[in-house]
Amino acid sequence: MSKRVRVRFAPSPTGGLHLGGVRTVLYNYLFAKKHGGEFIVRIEDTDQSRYIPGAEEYIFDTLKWCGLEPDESVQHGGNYGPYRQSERKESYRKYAEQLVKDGHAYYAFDTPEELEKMRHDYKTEQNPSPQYDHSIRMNMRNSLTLSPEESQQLLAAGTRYVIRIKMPEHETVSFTDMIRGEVHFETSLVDDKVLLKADGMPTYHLAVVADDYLMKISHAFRGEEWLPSAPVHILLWKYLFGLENMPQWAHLPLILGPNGKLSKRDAAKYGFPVFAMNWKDPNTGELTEGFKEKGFLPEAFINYLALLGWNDGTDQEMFSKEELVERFSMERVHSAGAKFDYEKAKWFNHEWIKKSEAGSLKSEVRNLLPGKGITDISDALLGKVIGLVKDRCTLLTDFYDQSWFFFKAPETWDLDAVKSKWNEDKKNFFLAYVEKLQSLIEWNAVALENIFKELASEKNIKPGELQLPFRIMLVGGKFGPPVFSIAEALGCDETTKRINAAIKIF
RNA sequence: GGCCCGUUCGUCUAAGGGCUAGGACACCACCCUUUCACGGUGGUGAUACGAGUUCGAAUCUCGUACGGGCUACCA
Repeated sequence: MSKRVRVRFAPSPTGGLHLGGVRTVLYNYLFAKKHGGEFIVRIEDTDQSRYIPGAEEYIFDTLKWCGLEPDESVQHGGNYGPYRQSERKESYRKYAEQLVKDGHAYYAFDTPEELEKMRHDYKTEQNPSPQYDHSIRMNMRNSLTLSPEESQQLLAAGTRYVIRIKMPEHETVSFTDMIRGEVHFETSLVDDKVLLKADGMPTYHLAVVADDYLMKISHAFRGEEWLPSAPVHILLWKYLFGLENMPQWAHLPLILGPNGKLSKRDAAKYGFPVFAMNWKDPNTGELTEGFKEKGFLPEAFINYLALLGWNDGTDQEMFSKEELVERFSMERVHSAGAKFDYEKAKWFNHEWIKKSEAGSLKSEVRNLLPGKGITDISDALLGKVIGLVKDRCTLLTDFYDQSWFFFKAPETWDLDAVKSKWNEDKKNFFLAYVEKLQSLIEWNAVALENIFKELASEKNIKPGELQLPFRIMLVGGKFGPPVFSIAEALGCDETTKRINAAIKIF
C-alpha cells in the first residue's frame, strides 16, 4: 500500500551550499535511510543565466564531506535520470502544452517591457506589487485575450512567449503538510506563474512537479520559503498526474541568522560561516568561508544542524549519524524557525573533538601543520600530542595554538611568573634534575614526576613551587597540558635542552 | 499593501488540560587543578498580550501584537 520512500534534494548550482540547504539534505537523508528508501540529488539548473561553473561539483564535494551521499544523482547514477534538469528540457514542453490544451494554462506574449509597464501602471499604495493574475490577465497580451487566429499567427511567426498557469478564480486549494497540518490557499490570490520560459526551459514550478512524478518521489521536503507557491504545485499535480500520486509535502522551518533569513552577503557580519565549505566565486574571485575550513568536524556540524528544528523528545543532544537515522521522525520536526547559534555550534564541535579518538583526528590535524611551518612530525608524537590537547580545542584550527610547543622550543618566556621567586636553590634543583634525567630508565610522565618530587623533598623545596618554573622552561608560559606529560612527549634530549636554556635566562 | 507560516529562559528546545514549567548553550559563583582547560556543584533567566472553553490551560478556540517568509521568464 505505502509507496517506496524516495526523497530528493534539488539544489540549483549557483554557489555555496548554506546551512539551511545542508539541513534539508540531512532531513532528506535521515528520512530515506530510516525508511529504507532512496535519497536522490537532482540538479535544478533550469536558469541558464545563473550558471556558475564548479557549483555542481561543490555540492557533491560538500555532501561527501558531510557523509550524506546520495543513492542516485548525476555522479552516482540511477534508473531515473537524467538527474540534471537542463538535460530533461524536452520533456517539460509537452506537459506545458498539455495544460494549455486542457485550458489550465495559456500562451503569454508580453515582453519584459510590457510586464514592467503593467507593474508600474497597476502599482498603488494599496497594491505595491501587482501580480499577473486573474484580475489583470485579461488586460495583457496572451492567448486568452487574443483570438485563436492571432495567437496562432504569433506562434507561427516565432514570437517569444511563455506558458503561464491559469489560476482558477474561486477555489480553495488545500493540502496536508507533514509539519504544519492542513494549509489552505485561495486560488484567486495566487498569480499566474510562468511554467515554461521563453527559452523553452521550465521554471521551477513545472520542473519540480514533472520531475517528482517522473522520479517517483514519495515525500518532498523543502524550505518554508516555498510554501506560498505550493498551491501552484498542488494544482499542477491535480491537472497532470493526479493528486493521489502526489508526494507528501513537508515545508521545513527556516534557519535564521541574527536578523532574519541567512544570507551569504551578511556572513562576514555574523562572525560565523554560512556555507558548509569554502566557496570561491569563479566570477568575482570572492571567497566565502565554510565550516569545514573553520575547523568543524562533519559529525559535529551535522549533529547541531539536526537539532535545529528537531529533537527526539529526550534530553540527548549528542547523536552520531547512525543514531540520527534511528531516531529521526518528521513528526518531531518543529514548525517555527530557528536562529543559528554559533556558540552552541562550537560547543558541539568541542564535544565531538573530545569524544574522538586521537588517532582519528590525526590526518585532519596533520593537514593544518605545514601552514604553520611545522613538518616532519612522527605519527606517534602527533597522536600523543592530540591526546594531550584535544580537550582544550573547540575548533580543529585550535590545535596549533594548543600544541606548537611540542614541535618547537619557546623563544620567549613569561619571566614575570618566575623571576620574583627564582633563586639559587631552585637553579640547583633543576641542574640536579637534569642530571637525574640522563640516567632515567623509563621515560614517562609518572617517573618524571616521581623523581621530581623526590629531589624536591631532598632539597627541601615544595614541589609546587618548582612546577610552574618547570612549565615555563618547557613551553614559555602558563599554559598547556600537565607539565610532566609535556616532558614525556618532548623526550629526554629536548627537555634537558629547554631546561638548560631557560636556566641561563631566569 | 496582500497572502502564508510562526510565537516557552538571550539562544536551541521539553512538557500534546492536572506537579515548584524540565534540559542544553551562553553567563555568574563555588569546588577540583600551584598553568590553562576538562570535570563537578549551584545560581540568574521563559509560556507575547487579552478574552473564552474548563473544576483546572504553556497546552483547545478567537482576537490583538510582534516576528519571519513569499509577492521574477531565480530557485
